[in-house]
Amino acid sequence: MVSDGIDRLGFLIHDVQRLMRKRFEVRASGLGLSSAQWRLLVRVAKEAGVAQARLAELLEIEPISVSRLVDRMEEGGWIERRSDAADRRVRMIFPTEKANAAYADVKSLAGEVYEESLSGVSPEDRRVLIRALDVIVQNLTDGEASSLEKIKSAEGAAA
Amino acid sequence: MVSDGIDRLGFLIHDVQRLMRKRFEVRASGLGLSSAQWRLLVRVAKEAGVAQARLAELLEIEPISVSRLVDRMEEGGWIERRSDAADRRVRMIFPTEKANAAYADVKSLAGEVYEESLSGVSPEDRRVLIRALDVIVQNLTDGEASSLEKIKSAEGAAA
DNA sequence: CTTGAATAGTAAGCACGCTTATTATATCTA
DNA sequence: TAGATATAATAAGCGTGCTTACTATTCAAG
Repeated sequence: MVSDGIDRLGFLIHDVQRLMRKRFEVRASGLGLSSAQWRLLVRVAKEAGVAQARLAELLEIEPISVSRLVDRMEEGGWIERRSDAADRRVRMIFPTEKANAAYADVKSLAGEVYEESLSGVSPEDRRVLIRALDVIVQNLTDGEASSLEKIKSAEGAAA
Repeated sequence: MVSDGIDRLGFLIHDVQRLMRKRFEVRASGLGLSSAQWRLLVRVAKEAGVAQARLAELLEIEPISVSRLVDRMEEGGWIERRSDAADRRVRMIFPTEKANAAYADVKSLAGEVYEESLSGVSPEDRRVLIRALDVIVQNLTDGEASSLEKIKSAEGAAA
C-alpha cells in the first residue's frame, strides 16, 4: 500500500515551495525583491557581465522569462544592461551598487527562512532531505534531456 | 558550516517543484489537464458539490484564484457550477463524467511521476523525505499566522 | 560577397498565483 | 425592520513562468 505518503509527494513539494516563497517574500518585501529576482541576482553577483542567454541556462528558465524578469529588475534598479562591443546581439547584465549592498542581507535572510523551515528536523534528516532532493532533480533533469533528444552530454556545468 | 547544502534548500525545492510539474503536464498534456487543475479535481472528486470558498481553504489558495481556475475547468468540461438553493451566493462544484472517467488514469500517471522522481531513493530515505516535508509545511504554516498577527491562539496546538 | 542557418533578445498572449476592490446575498444587532 | 457587518464570488491588474513568432546580428558555406 501507499500509506507511506509518497502519493502526496507532488502536493507536498508544491506546498513547501509556495510557503517558502511566500515567507521569503514577506521578509524581503521591504527591499522590493522577489524570490525569482533574488535567484537571478545570485547568479549575476557570481558572474557579473553574464549574458541573458547564459542566465536562462543557469536558471533553467526560458530566455523570454529572463528578458521580462530583467526588465523589472532594471526598473527596480537592481541590475544594469550593457551592450557587448564584441557581439551586438548580447546584453551583459551587471549588478548595481544597490544590489551589491543588499546581497549579504538578503542571503542571511534566506538562511533564516531555511532554518525556520527546518526547525525540528535533525541534522541527519536534513542531509537525507537535501540528498533526496538532489536525486530527484537529477532524475527529472535526465529524463527531460532524453525526451528532448538534446543530450548535450557532460558540458562542464560547474560553479 | 553550511557545506551540508542547506543553503541550497530554496533553490532545490523550487527546481523540484518546477520539474515535477513540468513532467506531470507533459504526461497529462493529452488530456488538457494542468497540475493546478488536477489538484482541484482531486478535492472535488472527494467532496462533490463543495463550494468555491471551501476549495480555496482546502487548496490554500485565494478565492479569486479558485474562481479563475474553475472558469477554465468549466470551459474544459472538467467541472460544473451549480447554484445552491439554500444560499444563493454559493456556487457548488461538481465533477463531470469526463472528470470521473479520467480520474483513475491521471492518478496513476501522477504515481508514475513520483516513482520516476524517487528512482534510486531508498524506502527509508523516502520516509525521511516525506516526514521532513511534512514538518516544513507545518513550520511554515504555523509561523504564517503569527507573522500576520492573526494569532488564533492555540487552535490546534501542534508540536 | 551573398545567402542561409544559428543565436540573442524581445513581443504577444496564455496559465496560475497574488492584492485590492466590487457586487450580491446572508446574518447579526440595535 | 433597518442598518451594519460578514461572506461568496468575481473583476482588474500585476509577477513569473510558458509557447510561438519575430527582429537583429553573427557565423558558416558557397
